[in-house]
Order: sequence, then C-alpha cells, then structure tokens
Amino acid sequence: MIHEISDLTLRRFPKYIYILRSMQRKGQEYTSASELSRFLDIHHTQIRKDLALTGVRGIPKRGHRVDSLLRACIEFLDWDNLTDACLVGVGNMGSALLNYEGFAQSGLQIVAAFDSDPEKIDKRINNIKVYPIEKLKDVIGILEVKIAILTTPAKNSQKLTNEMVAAGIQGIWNFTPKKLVVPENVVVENMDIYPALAALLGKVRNVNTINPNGPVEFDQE
Amino acid sequence: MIHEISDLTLRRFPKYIYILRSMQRKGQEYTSASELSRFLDIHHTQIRKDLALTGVRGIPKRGHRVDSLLRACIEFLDWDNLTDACLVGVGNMGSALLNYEGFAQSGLQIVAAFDSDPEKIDKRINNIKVYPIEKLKDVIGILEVKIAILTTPAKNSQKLTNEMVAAGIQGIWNFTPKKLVVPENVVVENMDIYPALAALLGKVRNVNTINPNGPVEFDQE
DNA sequence: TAGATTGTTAATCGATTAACAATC
DNA sequence: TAGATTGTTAATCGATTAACAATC
Repeated sequence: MIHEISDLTLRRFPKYIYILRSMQRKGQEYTSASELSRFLDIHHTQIRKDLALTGVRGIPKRGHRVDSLLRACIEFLDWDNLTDACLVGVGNMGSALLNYEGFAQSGLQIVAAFDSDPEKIDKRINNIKVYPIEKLKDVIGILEVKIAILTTPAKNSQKLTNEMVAAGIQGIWNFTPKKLVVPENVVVENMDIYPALAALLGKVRNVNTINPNGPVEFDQE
Repeated sequence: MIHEISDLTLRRFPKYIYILRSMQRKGQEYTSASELSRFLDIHHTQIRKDLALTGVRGIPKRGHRVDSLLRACIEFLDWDNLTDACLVGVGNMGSALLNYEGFAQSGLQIVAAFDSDPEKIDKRINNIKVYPIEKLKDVIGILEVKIAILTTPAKNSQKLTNEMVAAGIQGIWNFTPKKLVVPENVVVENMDIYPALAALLGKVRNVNTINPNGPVEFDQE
C-alpha cells in the first residue's frame, strides 16, 4: 500500500535541502539527524522518519553523507526535474516571482506570463514572455503547462481559475486572498499573506501578554 | 487562566474577515457558521469555537449579524489598531510589499524601509522612505518600531536579525529561506516560498499517482 | 569496548470532527 | 410547532515526542 505523503512532510524537505546545500558548499562530509535538528527546530525523530521515506540508510555513530543525502532529498521532491509553470498577473508580486533566481533549483521553471495591460504584453521579464490574458487558454494548451501561479488582483481570480482549469492546469499557486473553487483533481496551494500577518502580530501579542515586561532582569546596583 | 491563542486559530480569522467584508459590501445582513463553512472549507464546529473566542453570541436559527461579527473579528486580531513596521531589503519582493494596498486594512503600517543600494536610498516607494541600512538601529530606535519585514538576500539575514533585535524589534516576518536564531521573547513568522512550492508540486504528484488517469468517466458512446 | 547515532514502536498531545441538548 | 442553528462535550484522528533496542 502506498502512503500518500503528507503536506507537512513535503514542507519540511526544502528545509533539509537548504541546510544540506550550505553544508555541501562548506565541504562538510557527514551530518546526522541530531545535527539537522539543532539547525532546524525539528525533532530528531521526525527528521529520521522523513529521511527514511527517501530510502537512505544512515550509519550509526556517523550519520549520513551530506552529498548522497542531499541527492536523495532532491529526488524525493522530484526537484531534479523542472516542472513548467505559467504566471498570471504581472503586477508587483508577479514581477518579483518572475525575477526569482531560486526556482530553477527547486524544480520549477516559469515558461510564460500573462497580463491584461497592453504596456506589458509582448515584453520579456527575466526572459519570460508576457502574453495577453486572452491567449491564456491557447498558450497553456500549446505549452502543456500544468502549474499556474496566480498573482492577479483577487477580483478576477475565480474566472481566471475556471479558464486555467479548462485549459488543463492541475495545480494553482494562489497568491490572492480568495479561496478558489476547483474540481477535486486540481490542487490549490494558498500563499495568502494575511493569515501569516495575523499569526505574526498575534504571537507578538501573546508574548507580551504572557510576559508583559520582557524577561525579568535582576537589578543589581 | 488565559489561554494562549493558537497559531492555527489566528490564521483562520483573516479568512473570516475576508468573507465577512465581501458579504458586507453586498449588503448581506446575517450569516451563519454553516454558511461560512461552505465558503471556506472549515468545519462549522471549528468556526463556532473560533467565533466564541471573540465573545459574540449568535441567534439560533438566524446566525450572526454580518457587521457586528466582522467588527468582533477585527477587534479580536486588533486589526483596528495599526502596528508600525519597517521593511529591510528593497528588492523585488520588498518593493511588492511596500506597494501592497491591503496592509492598512490588516493592522499593519510600514513606516520605513532600508537598503544598502545608494541608488535606492532616500527615494520614496509608495510614500515610504528608504533609509541606508547603516541607520537601521537608529531609525528603529527613534520610531520605536517593533515589527520588521525581512526581504533581503538570505546571506546577511542573521546579521541583520541580530541588529534588529538589539534595536528592539519583537517580531520578524522572514521572507528569506534561512531559519533565524532569535531570543525567546522575539517572534519569527517564516514566509518561505519553497516549502509551499514543494507542497504544491508534491500534492499534484499525489493526485496523479493515486488517480493517474484523472476521474474515471463512464464512456456511454 | 563505550558511546553516539540509527531506526522503530509506543505514548502523548493537540486539532479536527461527531454527537447532541438547548433555543429561537 | 417544527426545524435550523447555536454552543458544548466527547470521540477521533494525525502529528509530534518519548523510549529503547540495534549497531558501528
């Protein structure tokens, strides 16, 4: 029986990869679950379970070779194969993502962008061509893109989503605050910043409420 | 005994606020936990528990008044009071955030930005002044800012974090992939896009693995 | 060898969901 | 009234953490 890999598990792997890459750059040969745990605030048992999913075996007392462990993690996420994506909505956030350098190392390649502003159409941003939004369906169909990044104003997000789904999109990275309605075989990953903002402000308040004057210092003098 | 409000709870409230605002715009007078549940994919029992935290009481068979419920949710997150923040690193992502229109409605006001590029210093983006990074400590001290948004390259993130903490920052919204080390009274909210990307690509793969040919259609002919 | 580390199984913890009486 | 909705308590579920034998 194949177990579905849980969302939380998938989210931990990029953190392993990030640390392992920096270890590799520094020439470190071996690492252990306990060492990764110290750097990441993830319990060492959790890390062992995750790494076991990739099939690697560690050596007691020594741990894992950094390079083979890194390779295993990258393969586990399939980040050694680039998945094509398109980006819809070339505003501030969209441009920022089009200029991101890290995607190529993370399994993603943006091959087309769409916008409704005639000023932007047919321009290239970071060598990615901006198509008119009317051509959404055609271009997605021709390029056979399965992943879309949605960075439009929230207003049209559902309409565009419907078009994208009709054109064959299977996964949407949603940067708008709107919940998208999609068929069950289409996946949505919400990248809404407001829940994160609420969590940040709320946690700062939690800290201040529980411990309103900060750490108590013993006033010598 | 005061219960600390959990992270997941805090993250749900912006979703309630978002829906309630659009209901209010449409002039809808009443809503119910069950209705919100349909729009949000959150269990109705969960919603009732959350709303109970704000102190509102619903009316059986009728639900809640949209306007008073919205007000209660906003007060619960303290979004009716603006918290000052500064932004460190005016790159693509930083500029996108400086131009965000939604923060004022979400309890956040960015009052200063910092960068090391002389081209950017002393310019204004969306009326927010860009200071030289060397003045980080002074400006944060003078303006008494407690929240920082970190959108620099990952390289210097820990060094800048140390400076910000020394200057009195209590909460950091971290857009870099690096895990920041901070004292326990400082809160970090990670807005790393790679875990989200891994989750999206992984979930699309999950769907295709479990159901490789999409939904089975009964071919009538 | 001694001890650090692995990998697995069991216990704990917290969030989500189910069940149900109360109420307008 | 009948029935939809509320709000609470109990059950379930899954993730995290603890415990521990195996091993180099």
